[in-house]
Amino acid sequence: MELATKYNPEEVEGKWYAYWLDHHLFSSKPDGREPYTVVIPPPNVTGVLHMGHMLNETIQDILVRRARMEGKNACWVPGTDHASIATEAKVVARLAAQGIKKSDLTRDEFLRHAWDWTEEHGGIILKQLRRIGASCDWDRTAFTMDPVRSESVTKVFVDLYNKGLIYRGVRMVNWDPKAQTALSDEEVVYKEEHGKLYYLRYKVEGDPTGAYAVVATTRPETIMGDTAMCINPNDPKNAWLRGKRVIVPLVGRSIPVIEDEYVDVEFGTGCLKVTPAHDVNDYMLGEKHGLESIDIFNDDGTLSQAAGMYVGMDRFDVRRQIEKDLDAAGLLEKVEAYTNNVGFSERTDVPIEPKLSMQWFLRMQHFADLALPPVERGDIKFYPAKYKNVYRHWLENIKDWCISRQLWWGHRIPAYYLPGGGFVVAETPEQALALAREKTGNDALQAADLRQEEDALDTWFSSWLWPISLFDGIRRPDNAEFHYYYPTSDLVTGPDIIFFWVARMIMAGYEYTGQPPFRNVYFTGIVRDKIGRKMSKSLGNSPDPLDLIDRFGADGVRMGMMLSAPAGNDILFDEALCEQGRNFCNKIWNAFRLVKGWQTADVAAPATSGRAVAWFGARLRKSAADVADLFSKYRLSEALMEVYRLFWDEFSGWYLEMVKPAYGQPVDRATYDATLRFFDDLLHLLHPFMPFITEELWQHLAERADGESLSVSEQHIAAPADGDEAIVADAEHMKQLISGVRALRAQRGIAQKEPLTLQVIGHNPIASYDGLVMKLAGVTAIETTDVRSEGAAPIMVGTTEYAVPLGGLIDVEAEIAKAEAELTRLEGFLKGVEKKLSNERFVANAPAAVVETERKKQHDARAKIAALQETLRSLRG
RNA sequence: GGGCGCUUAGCUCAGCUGGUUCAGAGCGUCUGCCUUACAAGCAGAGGGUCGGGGGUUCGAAUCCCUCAGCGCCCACCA
Repeated sequence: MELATKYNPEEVEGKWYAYWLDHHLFSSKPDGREPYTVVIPPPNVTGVLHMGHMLNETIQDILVRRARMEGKNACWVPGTDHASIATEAKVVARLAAQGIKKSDLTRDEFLRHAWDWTEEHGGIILKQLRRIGASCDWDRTAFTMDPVRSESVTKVFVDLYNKGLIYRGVRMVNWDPKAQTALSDEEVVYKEEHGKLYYLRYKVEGDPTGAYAVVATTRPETIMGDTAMCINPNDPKNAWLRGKRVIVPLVGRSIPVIEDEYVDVEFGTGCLKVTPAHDVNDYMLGEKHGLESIDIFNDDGTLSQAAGMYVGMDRFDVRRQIEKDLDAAGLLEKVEAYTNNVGFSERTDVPIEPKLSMQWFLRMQHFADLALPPVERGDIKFYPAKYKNVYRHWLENIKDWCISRQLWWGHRIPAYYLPGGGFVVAETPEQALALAREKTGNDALQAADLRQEEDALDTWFSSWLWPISLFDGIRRPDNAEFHYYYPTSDLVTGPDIIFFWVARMIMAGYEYTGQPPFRNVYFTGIVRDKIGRKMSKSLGNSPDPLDLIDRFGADGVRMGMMLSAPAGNDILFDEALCEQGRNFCNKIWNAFRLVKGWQTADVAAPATSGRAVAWFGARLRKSAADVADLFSKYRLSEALMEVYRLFWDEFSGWYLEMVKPAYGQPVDRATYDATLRFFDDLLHLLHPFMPFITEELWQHLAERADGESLSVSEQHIAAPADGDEAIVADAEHMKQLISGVRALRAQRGIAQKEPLTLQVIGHNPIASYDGLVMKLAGVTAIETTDVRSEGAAPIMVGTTEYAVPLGGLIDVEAEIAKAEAELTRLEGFLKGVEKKLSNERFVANAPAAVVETERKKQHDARAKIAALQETLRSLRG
């Protein structure tokens, strides 16, 4: 078999993904094994893969593949989200491009277009996930608006309504004038805006002197909705306005001056204009003082008839125009630059308009009470744990959730209005009719008499059921799959949706199953570019994951992502990391080429190979244990780094060089077999991170029956054994010695081929490694002597002195300088140690083990110093 | 305005409840090598008073206080 000198991902990736699918290796059925379940955070159905997905899905795949190789029944359920507002916005935009207005269509017509769009663009992202190697159980692919999920949503709505947790009412909500729907508080993002503060003159009614009050406002366009002016009763400077009425500028309407301590005396002039229909605080004031409320805006943010002026103009055009008009009328005192926070719609990025409207709400206190304790107790763990604080704070300040949206794309609210007023809530129109007849006592009532609520539900009202509804646990809570797979194991998601999704899933989990929806939550960071900027289309700093895969291979990109992704920290993505990943693939590939190129023969194993095998076995067991520990802490980057170093440095750099036969020579069978076993173990450790190349090489490693796969092959690396630590320590000593000899060669320009002799001064602590030292350091003889011979360069390893006789080559001055520098360092070190030991309080207070360590340091340092002094004496002749 | 977190080598980070010769890793840099697996490689080397200041302690990168800088979350002063 001929293998290229470089790994070619293209030839490998598609082949193995197809193989995995053909043999249904990722599909899961309940069985006697322990389940390991992950549900994908469903990407928007019409979305395309970006770097954030790449990171998130890679992490999930690593966890899932690792669990699968641990012998668990791993089940990773994929799916997509209908993304109500985002998708509807896209469909509206497409229709607009075709000259079709949403308002010209019926609900059914619009939904047909939306489904068309979903079918055209939907699921692309799921296909893309295959490119990165995601080992999802595709047979379980779900959609938040498929029949099972939709029925679950309806059932839950009805249930919560019947429990009295859902109510309908007129409230001040966040209105998105572009999407023309209400939003939840979580869908509003506040941004700092550099705007203006306008000082307007409100003339006092009936005052002959023309006295006026000045009101500072950021929104002069709302004066048409003013129904009062408010001052603080404790504000002496405005006390003269008490009980008066003032005239709204331009509008000419007379409004009362009211008093409320809510007003900040220090802000502006201490006079506040009150517009109950368009400001949350003003709304509260209005309620309290029984003020009239004038809604001056249409749903699209233009001025309504009620405004009486500027009718039909956009709110921001009005702001510019009214400034001019006020100024012209002499009613504008001044304008100042002003910076304040303005709420924007997360989806459409337009400023939110507070608006009084009839909406459906979910009472949240009940759910907060359910969802806080399990996280506080640790029944659900967050990684990193700092998000517990964020979570707690939100739950402790919970507000009711506005769940209705004035959208068509989504789950239509199952409320049915009765002809004579009132409504019923039911899972089906038939049930609604029955209920309606019961409620009204009118048996003649027909289905056509009922009018279903037009509003749809917030997307997250379906997502919050996802871990349950994926296993049909809402409709059929007793089904076997649900019992087996739920609660799920790990959730991997971004901290930006901790409230939207994570918290609400926990709420629904406890409400409907009495159990957590998952045991652990791994919060990823945000993917940024290498100088820390968020990735965005406008900056053009967001690479296309598929393009990266084309260039570096899926394994290379996965590794590049993981190398830069400590849990919870933002990740600064740099292509160079993918390059490193690609290089690592190549390293693995070439190590394999080397081993597979060896001829075997029935010869005895050299002693060096026996030592090497014993050492690497110990080293491998240690790393495997470390990796397991890191996985248990979700420190995946570090786990990967551990495996990376194990493969590159320990296995390729040291082990293979130890057992490598001389050119043209065969290798003995025992060593060869051991090496293949090691390779197999290493592929197991690597596979969760780099599934493609490892599967390819695993299949080359031995004869495999069709259907066999590394991805479902259990890892069997033993736990560290008793003598392992000593073996590893001795080998470290050996490596330092070899490096010392190599350094000597590098400094002196002595070629590797040039044979050298090595002296051990005094006792040889690692005599059994002599053969390996000779092989790897290019040493032909190792002799133990009591004194270093003249003209030999010293090498110190631990407390043992070695020397390499160099004949006339030695640079005595340089050796002396080096030895002196080391001596100075050691003497300083010893001084510090001895100072500690001579400190009675240290000896008295420090634990015995620590004191013992210090004594050992002292002893070792003295020994080294003695050896160095001896060296210096002989160097100086 | 509140809350949380961060600051360790040129870059990205690890260093857990103070003490294991503790100041580390990867990448980058420098020097030398086309050595018969791999130049996407091999060998070697340099690089930090652990953000500043103060304190607790026998002992501080690690605990406390404070200052500076950065980041995130929450918050209706118009």
